[in-house]
Amino acid sequence: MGGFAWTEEEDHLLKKCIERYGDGQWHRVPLLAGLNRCRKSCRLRWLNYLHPNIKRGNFAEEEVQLIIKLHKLLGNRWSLIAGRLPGRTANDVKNYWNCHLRKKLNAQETEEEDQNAINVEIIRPQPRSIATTGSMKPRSPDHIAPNSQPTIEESSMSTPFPYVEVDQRGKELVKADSSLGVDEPGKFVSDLATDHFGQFDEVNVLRTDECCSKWDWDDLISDMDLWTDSL
DNA sequence: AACTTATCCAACCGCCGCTAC
DNA sequence: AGTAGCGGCGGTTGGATAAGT
Repeated sequence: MGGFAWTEEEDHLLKKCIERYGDGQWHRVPLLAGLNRCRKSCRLRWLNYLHPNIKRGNFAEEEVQLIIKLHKLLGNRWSLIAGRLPGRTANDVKNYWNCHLRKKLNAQETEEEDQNAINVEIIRPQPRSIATTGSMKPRSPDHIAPNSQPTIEESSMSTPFPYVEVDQRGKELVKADSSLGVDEPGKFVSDLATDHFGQFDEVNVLRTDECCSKWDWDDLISDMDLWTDSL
């Protein structure tokens, strides 16, 4: 660690300060609490450690599955992912991903790549036929290498997230892709987390950006809207 | 028991977007 | 329009601890 660990007394001072003044004005917290810490340290300590709604302990299987799915949808947007996991912080999710899931998934991908390499070998076209036909047909999904660049057709998808597309009514759908592990391709993105946790009780929900506001898929949807509007 | 290596996770850093002036 | 201040985010670091030799 670059700095120094928080003492019990510092935690107590910070807690008292937040309880008294709220957590809105982090630039004032060090002064109000009498702490020799910067605003960012205070905020982080509160959000990641002292907040009463923080859930401790191991991640449940359904939480892990949801993290994997959301990471495929959103990438490294930990705060968004954590916002969908009640009681978990962005730091928790990020650490869990880096320690547990990245290696696991990398191993899986390597295995799949090896398998794909074998498949590519089997279906590799004869050079002579390519030279003579010259026609460019859309690639079959089965034949796309994992890290290949998308064709123009593929790259014109309507969202920044490779596994999300938008239907005619503007609703976000999970694309048909077995690697995502979604049972029902075409399912609305907003239904994904509900499958795991149902509707949350507001009291038990922690969002990392506001700490205690309600769990809400609208944030995710509006993020996607912003992206689609910009096209 | 002593040492080395791997893993976990709290904390920091730098950057970005937003807002007020 | 430019800029300073702030909150927030993701990437990274490094100390503590567990596991292995």
